[in-house]
Formats: sequence, structure tokens, C-alpha cells
Amino acid sequence: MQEFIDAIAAVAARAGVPENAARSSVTVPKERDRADLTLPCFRFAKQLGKSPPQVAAAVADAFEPGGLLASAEAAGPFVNFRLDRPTFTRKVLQSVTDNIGASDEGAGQAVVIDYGSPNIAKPLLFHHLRSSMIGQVLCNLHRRRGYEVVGLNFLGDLGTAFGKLMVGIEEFGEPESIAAYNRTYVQASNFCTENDGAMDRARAWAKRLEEDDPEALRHWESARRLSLGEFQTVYDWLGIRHDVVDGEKMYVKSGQALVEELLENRTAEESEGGVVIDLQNAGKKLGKFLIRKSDGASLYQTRDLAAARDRMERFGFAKMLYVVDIAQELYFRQLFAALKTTGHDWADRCRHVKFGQVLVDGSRAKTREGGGTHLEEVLREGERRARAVVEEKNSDLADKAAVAKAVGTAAVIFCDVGFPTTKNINFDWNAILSFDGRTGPYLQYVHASACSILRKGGYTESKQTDGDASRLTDDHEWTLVRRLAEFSDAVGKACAECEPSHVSNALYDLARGFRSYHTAGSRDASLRVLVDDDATKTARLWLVDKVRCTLAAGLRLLGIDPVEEM
RNA sequence: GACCCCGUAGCUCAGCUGGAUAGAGCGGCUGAUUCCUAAUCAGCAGGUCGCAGGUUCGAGUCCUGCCGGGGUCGCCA
Repeated sequence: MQEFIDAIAAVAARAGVPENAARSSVTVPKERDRADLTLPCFRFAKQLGKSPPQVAAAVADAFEPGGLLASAEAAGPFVNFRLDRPTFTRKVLQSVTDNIGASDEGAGQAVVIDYGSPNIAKPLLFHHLRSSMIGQVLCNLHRRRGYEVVGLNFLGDLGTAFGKLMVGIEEFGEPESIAAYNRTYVQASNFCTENDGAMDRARAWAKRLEEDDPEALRHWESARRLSLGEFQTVYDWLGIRHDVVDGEKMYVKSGQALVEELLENRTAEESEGGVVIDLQNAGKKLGKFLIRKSDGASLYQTRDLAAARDRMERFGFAKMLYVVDIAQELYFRQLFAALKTTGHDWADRCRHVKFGQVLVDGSRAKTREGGGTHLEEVLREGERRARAVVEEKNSDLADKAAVAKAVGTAAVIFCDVGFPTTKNINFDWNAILSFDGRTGPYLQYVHASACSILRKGGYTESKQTDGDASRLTDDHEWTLVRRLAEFSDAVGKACAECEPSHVSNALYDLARGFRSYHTAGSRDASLRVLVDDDATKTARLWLVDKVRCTLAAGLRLLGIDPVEEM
């Protein structure tokens, strides 16, 4: 694309417009039918002493046919350019591979992505999908852009939550399965709010665990083991693969040492029995950051500070992303400010990738009371519903079970990464498991139909690297080629902004363009891919294969396993 | 009270560094299936882009104020 923009800048330069200014002004018009690329001339008018339409006319006059550009036409203050379709098409199709969107921008740079990070002794609920899935996609995107990614699961294996669990064990007996752990946790949670003194007992247990009390340790180990096993089932289902699994408990000692160190060098101070870092001067309205409770126990923030230092030592990251609920926005601003205040300039490399909440009937799901639907249950229901549709639509299919699982899962995943991360999600079974419209199953469907055409066209293996692009000049084909070109850009943008939905949008637009092209052939036989004319057919199969390749690659980036039939 | 996010079609939301006639999905209506997958496609209806100012040749987009909704604000994680 860049060389086409350069070509336009060169034309503008012949009309007296500064080349760099022209280059940065070139845009894709909102109304795509109007032009492939357009140059607004408002900004050049003053310095050239002409009106914008006069400048546009001059630029259009300076155009010479041939080369990358097909035409230039002044339309008021704009110059509308058409690209040479065969040239552009050929370049784009040649560039599409399974690795579409790849670059080496991240070469030699480590990125730590902290995602998932559930609490032990509790099941994964639907809202846990968000951190896990967004984080996994960010891992995929960063790897595609050449970064060395460390996907890190930071287990919540410490604190009053564990203390409550221990109170529950004391009151209701020791659970042996994860389901029993969950029941005990919920019971204990209620018990602690209803009984005076129970919270103090929970806090005492939390502290005993910090002090490696043998009995606390024993329960901690079994809760942790059972939980990890349980999490793995869901992680396998969703293709979530962490490179490192850490837990908060490993930072108890270094956290306490850190508090002592900060007290000593006076970056932290005692306050109301606890220890705080004063952030008043570090940023506006950040207040004070508590790093030691009055009972001497550490907090989440103590461990996070210690963890950040440790990760810098272990991985020497160029970036560290925390994929966490938007409700913790202030917390992360404080955490990063605290890192900076305590002398770590690399705090600037840390970023909170925030995502919206899961709402039930318009308000936040109450997970602490055990509310919320289990993630695994949602996945199973998706699979079940997809299976019913497969039976109905394509009961001859070879591996219906696998297809149903992939399609149902696509629905769930796309709900999560198909929209901007900061949007809230309303938990509604029919919305989450919708298979119609702009959904994961739609993308699967379009991919499967592309595969189907290729099969019928005898295109069993994707090995074509060049073809006769001059056969691909229909508007539908041209739209597809542009969508393919835009997809690469979307990958880079999604990675830079930590926003998976840029990929989702580009993928959906490509899929829709392909469906439109595909059905156009139903009305007009000359537009079918599998036409009699061999040269045309070969060229069209080449295009379809590149679309198929991009759809598959895009789905995989989003953590969705593409199906070839459905 | 302070800070953050949001306010675009009946509903859920796109809208790229400001550009020419604001787009999708769902829902509604009309069509399309002896045809390369109808989990689809083509089309119609539906919008003072919360309100008021400002910057600009040009504002859904940037700035200020206000209104409305949500979230967060030291001993949870």
C-alpha cells in the first residue's frame, strides 16, 4: 500500500505540493465507491496561493497514466485516485501467507503478558473468559509481530480469600474436589459476613499461610493442585497456553523485604499502623498506596510490586501488559506510580490493558457470593447448541462432534474478542451463543464455504504464489483484494493498541465481502469461481485461496480453530 | 466530593492521525434456494451522533461546561 501512496505523493509533488505533506494526507475515503485513495487539498491551498479546488485540479492535471495508478480525477477540493487493479491485486495476493500481518517490529524485545490470573479454590466463571482470552490473543498478536512473548498466569493463591476458605474448612469440614471447594468457599464467605469475628479468623489464616504455617500450607497445596487441574480443562478447550505459572505466595518474603527496604530509604512511611507509599507528588489524585497492613501482613499491591521487580529481572521486558478488569484502573495507575516513585523508570513500560465487565441484567455479576455462570457450562451449552444446528443442516458431516465444538466455541470466543475490550458484556445466553450475523459461527461458515469451493475446484493444496491478476477486476474481487490488504494493517494496529477487535472487524469485513462475492455468482453465472474458462478459474481460485488463508489465520489469531466443513 | 469510562437507528454496537451522502448486527418489512454451503445473500424502513458553547475551510471525531448512566476512591484481590 505504501508504494501506492508514494506514487500519489509524487503526482502531487509535480503540481507543487510538498511531497511529505501529500503523503500524510492520503486517505481511504469513507465512501469506497468514490475512489481507492483520495487526497484532500485543503491544507495545501494557503501556501500555494490557490483555492483547494484549484490545487486539486492541478494535481489531477499532473497525473500521467501508467504505473501503479490508473486514474486521477479532481472532485472539488479532493483528488480521487484509482489504483491499477491488476498491479495492486497481484502484490496483495503474493503477500498473503499463513503468517499474514507478520513483522519484525518486536525483534529482540520481550513482552510479559499477565493474563488469566484466577483465584484458586474457586471455579472459572464466565467473566474469567475476558482476561484469559484477551490475553491469549495479545500473546498471539505480539508473537506475530516478532516479540518474544512470556504469557504469565499469576494465580491468586493468597490472601483473605484463602483465609475464608480455611474458616469454611474449620466450620464445614475439608472438601476433596474442586466442586466441594467452591461450595465451601461460598458457605464460608456467607459465614464470614454473618458472624462477628469470622473475618478476623480469616485474616489470621491468611497471615498463617504467609508465615508458612504447616497446616495452612497443607490445605493451600491441595487447593492449588485441584484448582490448576480444573483450570487446565477449560484452558485446553479454549487453546489458552501460559508460558509461566506464578502465584502471589512466591512474593510474600520478597514483598516484606521490599517494605523494609522502602521504609529504610524513606520512600515508604508508617501510617495508621500500616505502611504506605505517598503518591501525592507522583500524579494527580493517586493518594497513598498501602503496602503493609496493620497486622503486618502483605497485600496484593505488596506482592505486585515485588512481582514486577522480579519479572524485570527474569525477563528484562520491553513491555509488560496486565490484562485486568477496568474496575482496577486506579489501582494500576497507583501501582505504576509506586514503581516509579521507588526508582524504577521502567514503570513506563507497564500497561494496564483494561476490559469491561460482565453484567447480568444490567449490573455487575456478584462473583464473591458465588454468582455467575461457570465458563465450562457456557462452553458446553455452546457445543450442545452447535451440535443441534449441525444435525439439522449437515447431518452427513464426518466429524460432527468436533465441528460442533469448534463452532460453539467460536461463538463464545468471538463475543469476547469481537468487540472493543472496554465494552461491557451483557450475559445473555441467546446473545452469547448466537450463531447468526456478526458472530464466530458466521466466520466459521464463510471459511468453510471458501474451503468447499476450493475442494470442488480441485484446489487441494495451497501452493500458488502467482497468477494472472488481470482476470480479477470485477468490483467484488476488487473489494476482496482491498480487504485482504487492510487485514495486514489491522494486525499491526491491534497489537500496537492491545485491541483484538481491530482484527475482528477486519476479519468480519473480509468474510462479508467474500459471502457477497460468493452469492453474486448465484445471480450471474459469469461471476462464479468455477467457470469454464480455465485461466479465469485459476485466477479466481487463487483469490479464494488467499481469502481462505486469511480467514483461517485471522481466526487462529483470535484463538478460534477454523473448520473446513460445517 | 474527587477521578476514570460511556451516551450514535427500537436494541447491541462500528466509525482509522478531524475530510465529501454517519455504517454493521439483532428485531421489523420485501425478495432470492433444481445453482461454488440459505448458520447466507440482495433490498426497504428506521438517526436533530445526550445538550450548549468553542477551535477549524471542515467536528460523531478535538477543547470547555452541563445533563444522564456505570465504575473506582488505604488495611479485599
